[in-house]
Amino acid sequence: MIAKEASVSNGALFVYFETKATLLNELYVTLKTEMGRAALDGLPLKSHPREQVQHLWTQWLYWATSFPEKRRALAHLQVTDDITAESHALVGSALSAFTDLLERSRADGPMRETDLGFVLALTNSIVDATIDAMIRDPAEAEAHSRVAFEAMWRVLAGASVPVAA
Amino acid sequence: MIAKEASVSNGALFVYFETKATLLNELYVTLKTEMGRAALDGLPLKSHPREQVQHLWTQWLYWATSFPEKRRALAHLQVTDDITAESHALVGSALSAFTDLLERSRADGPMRETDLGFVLALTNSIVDATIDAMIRDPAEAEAHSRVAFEAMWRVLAGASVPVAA
Amino acid sequence: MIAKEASVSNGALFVYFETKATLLNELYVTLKTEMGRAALDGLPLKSHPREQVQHLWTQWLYWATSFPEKRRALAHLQVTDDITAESHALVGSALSAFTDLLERSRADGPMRETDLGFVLALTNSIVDATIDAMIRDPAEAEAHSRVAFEAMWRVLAGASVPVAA
Amino acid sequence: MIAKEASVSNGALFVYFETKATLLNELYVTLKTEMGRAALDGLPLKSHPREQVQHLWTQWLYWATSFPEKRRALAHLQVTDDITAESHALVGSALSAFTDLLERSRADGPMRETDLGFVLALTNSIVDATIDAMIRDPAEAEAHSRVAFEAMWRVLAGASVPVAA
DNA sequence: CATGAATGAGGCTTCATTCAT
DNA sequence: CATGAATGAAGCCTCATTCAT
Repeated sequence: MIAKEASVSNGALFVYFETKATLLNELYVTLKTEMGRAALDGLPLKSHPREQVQHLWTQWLYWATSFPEKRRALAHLQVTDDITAESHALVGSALSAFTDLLERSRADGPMRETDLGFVLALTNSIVDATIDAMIRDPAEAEAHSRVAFEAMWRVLAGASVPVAA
Repeated sequence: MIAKEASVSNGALFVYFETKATLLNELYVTLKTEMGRAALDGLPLKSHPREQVQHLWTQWLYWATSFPEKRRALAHLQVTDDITAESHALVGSALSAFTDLLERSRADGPMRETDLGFVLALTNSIVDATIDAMIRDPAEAEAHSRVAFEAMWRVLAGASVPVAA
Repeated sequence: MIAKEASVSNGALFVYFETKATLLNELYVTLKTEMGRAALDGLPLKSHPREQVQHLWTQWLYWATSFPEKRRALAHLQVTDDITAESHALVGSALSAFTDLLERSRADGPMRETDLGFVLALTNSIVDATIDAMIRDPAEAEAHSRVAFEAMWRVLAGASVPVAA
Repeated sequence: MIAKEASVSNGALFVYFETKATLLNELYVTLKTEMGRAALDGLPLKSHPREQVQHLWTQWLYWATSFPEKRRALAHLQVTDDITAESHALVGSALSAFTDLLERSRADGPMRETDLGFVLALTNSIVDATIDAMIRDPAEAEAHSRVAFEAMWRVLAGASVPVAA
């Protein structure tokens, strides 16, 4: 099916990918990296972390709603056993700018001592859930996005709105 | 494969389930319901919402770590196209105690106006991410669970620890 | 499929028919007999053979176009290996009035010495072909029927229109 | 079963035929065309139509009795729903010499105004019935063939033997 | 490199038949 | 008698992989 969709011979697939699992892994890394690059594009490095995360959030969601099949593919790949630890590591290193920002965002908050990988996983899951909801109910997309961003920020940094002195 | 695992003839499968999709849907509903019941079991109805959610959280995680294959099955089923809207509705109605509690918990918080289904989706995703992390790194399970509960509570109800005057 | 269509349990089928082949044979005999009875109904025994055959022809075609699924069933059963010689014999004896008329019709014609079974097969095949054509092209049904009857009569009895002295 | 009979892997079947129905259709066209070619082989184009049809008749019957399984296959295929209109059309165009001869044969007879497709269907059905009879009762094959040819000719062209003045 | 024929295991499903109730 | 659960063979088809060209 993949070969046909790509308009190449079935044999050609195995010239470039030793195995179906290889293909899947490369696809996973490619997609994740593309998603990360899209999210990080034009990041306002001088701004406050919250604004940077806000930027990231918006771009990320934009990418996901723009390429729903890519999102669906990622959703399937993520639950698969075929994706190796190496692939996950590769993705991680490609997204270091990502984790750096996360690090700075949670620095003074309640998650300051937590394993960063876990913090990433949590925020990631919130993003995914938000995207799902936005796709399922486009009319509420805007509202969901706003509410969920605040929720995520509370996860990362504690109280969402700094209390005035 | 399913038939063999269950030690029945392949034909028997189709006596009980008209279709593979039927089987998958019934499995999904069963598993979700079982999970919900396990989480709700012994809920301290007289206590504060936060304590009830705490209880729920603990039982939920316990169930998930006790039956990792069931968890894995659910993870796969959730991304599938085979699960129908009816199945989702069935699960929803079976878990009304669940949503009731959610309703009370978010009543005075930042999510008080948000679609309850979306709130459920968000908390659900946090639980799932937590469980994944706990399974992946059992040594940190306890710590992850505690941190993630506070995070989830912040999502639901705002600042987790009221700041003293 | 048969059990469901008949709204009985699958088991019930095997109470009445030892085997699928048994059922098929009984169906064949029933259908053929019904068809024969329909064709013979109201036969004008006092008339000329040609008029009797004409009558037969009309009723036969009427039955076939009235019950197209029965016709289709018969068409399939006829090419099957499942129908036994006994079933064929049963049908033959049930349709003796049929063969009697055939006998009288071909008595003075070019087929007077031919095996009657073969004559029956030939006329039968012409009827079948006619019915097929009528079903395929209902607009021409009438015309086809008339032309084909004359053709069949030529097969049986020679020149269709007696030459004047 | 087909794969085994052909001594190829089951998978190979689907390299050459997208579907069982495709295979069946190609088989039908092939068989019908082969049968037609066999019947038309060596047709004495200069002779009287009747002699040409006689030739055709003989060759046709010869082919059918020589390859009884092919005949049986065709008999089954003809009652199937799997054979598409395209396949029928393909066969028709491959057998144009056939219909041409038919056209000339019926030109002055009682069927001169009838739809040629129907004339073909009628003659075809007579041939089929004859072949069946010949196979069922080889001892009478010769006699049946002779008698049936005259019958078919009467269908096509009217009185079989011109009556002397 | 690219192609596509070939393979066989496996997947989903149907169905004829048996048998305990 | 009637039911329907149970069985396993068989049918149609897909797909990952290999390999000769």
